[in-house]
Amino acid sequence: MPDLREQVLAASLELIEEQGVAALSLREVARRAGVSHQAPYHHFGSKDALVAELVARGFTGLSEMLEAAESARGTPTRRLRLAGRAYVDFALRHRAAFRIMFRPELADLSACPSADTESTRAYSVLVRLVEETFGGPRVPRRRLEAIVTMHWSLVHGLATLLVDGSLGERSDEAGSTPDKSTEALVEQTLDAFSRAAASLAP
Amino acid sequence: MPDLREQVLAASLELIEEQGVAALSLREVARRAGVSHQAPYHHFGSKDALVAELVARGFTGLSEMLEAAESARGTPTRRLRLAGRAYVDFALRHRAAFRIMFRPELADLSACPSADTESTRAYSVLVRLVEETFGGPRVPRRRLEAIVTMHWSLVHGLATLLVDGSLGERSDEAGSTPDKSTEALVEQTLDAFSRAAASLAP
DNA sequence: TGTACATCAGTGAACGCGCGTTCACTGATGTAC
DNA sequence: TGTACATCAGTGAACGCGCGTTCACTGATGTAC
Repeated sequence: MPDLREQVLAASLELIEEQGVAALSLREVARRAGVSHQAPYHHFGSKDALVAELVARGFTGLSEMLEAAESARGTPTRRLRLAGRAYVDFALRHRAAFRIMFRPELADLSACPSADTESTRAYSVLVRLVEETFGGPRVPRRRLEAIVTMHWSLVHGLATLLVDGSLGERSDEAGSTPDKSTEALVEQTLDAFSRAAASLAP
Repeated sequence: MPDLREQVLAASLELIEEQGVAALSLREVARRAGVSHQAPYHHFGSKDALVAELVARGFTGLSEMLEAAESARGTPTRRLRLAGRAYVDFALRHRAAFRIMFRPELADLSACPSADTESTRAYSVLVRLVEETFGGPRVPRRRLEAIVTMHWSLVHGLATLLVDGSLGERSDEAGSTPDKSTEALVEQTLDAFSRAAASLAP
């Protein structure tokens, strides 16, 4: 049984995807990995430690997608738009991770410093892109903060509503590509927002 | 013990607020109401039925706040802005309800039709306000849909990030008023968004 | 006004279940000499 | 090359716990006659 650690992590995400966060249990995860229920303890000291690792890895993945958008070619406006799209895509492609990443009450993350640093890393991309797009010598810090929060709220809300199935159809297949109509709604919503936000440029 | 039904509902919200959705249990709720753990079953057939009632009441409360904003004085733009503020206020003042309202995997709501009708009622307010503000003879339906989704995503994202403690400080007191800096951040973010969205008017 | 009866809202015991975690053990693998 | 030993990653049994739900019962309240 090589790589039981990875198998346990993968099985955890599958389980969350299929049955929700509440259904995540070390015993079920061990069962899915075909291993005794004690075996995962050789890789994770506790259930909290497992969740913390999933959260940290989630933020690493999100950061990477955002940084890829940041370093794409094009104007700051275009790259900010790409980053927004990346945020929503991350949520749709990694539903399970997204579901646990913003739920501090779910597990004690204090033993996992990388969860903190990786979420800061993701947030920093957004801050840099907003500063690049909307910043300037006469733009007060408070205004930039509001614009950052506006962008984060928009993509986070869109992602959350999609993942929770409140908007459009819910795609239950793990890792599946969003369907055509979801795709179109996301694209049109980000279009409208991108055009609207452009009016705030200095 | 008059009104045990109401006491059980109130205790459920308190419990969710203090310890999160996962901690909600009929037994603990009965304990808090000072009653045997079987007593709640005379008012709710199952745990799912209790959650469904909380969700339905939550959407009723949200609908009322949104309708109040809709029928306020002022331009459509102003009333849409008030409705957005009402959405975020609802989430901050009724954190527990907000936490369970958009989680279909949490309980089977199919036995509670009012959960459905009340959430549609809330959504309809948003649709009407967006049509009033951004609609027109030459505005295609798809564009309006995107603008509706944009507004919903913005306020839902802002509310979610605040309630989950990702933005600013988390206020743990049940039903407490948001603190000053949260208040300011919300106001400035909605300002920026409202101004940005205005550029989409026909 | 009295009586028989149904209903309602509670109590307390009991059920079976899955969970996180601990413990003692095992066999394979690596390493010091 | 062989041997003794430590470490690692598993197994399987067991613990105590809180949970949702069911059952049999109880006493108060309302109601038909």
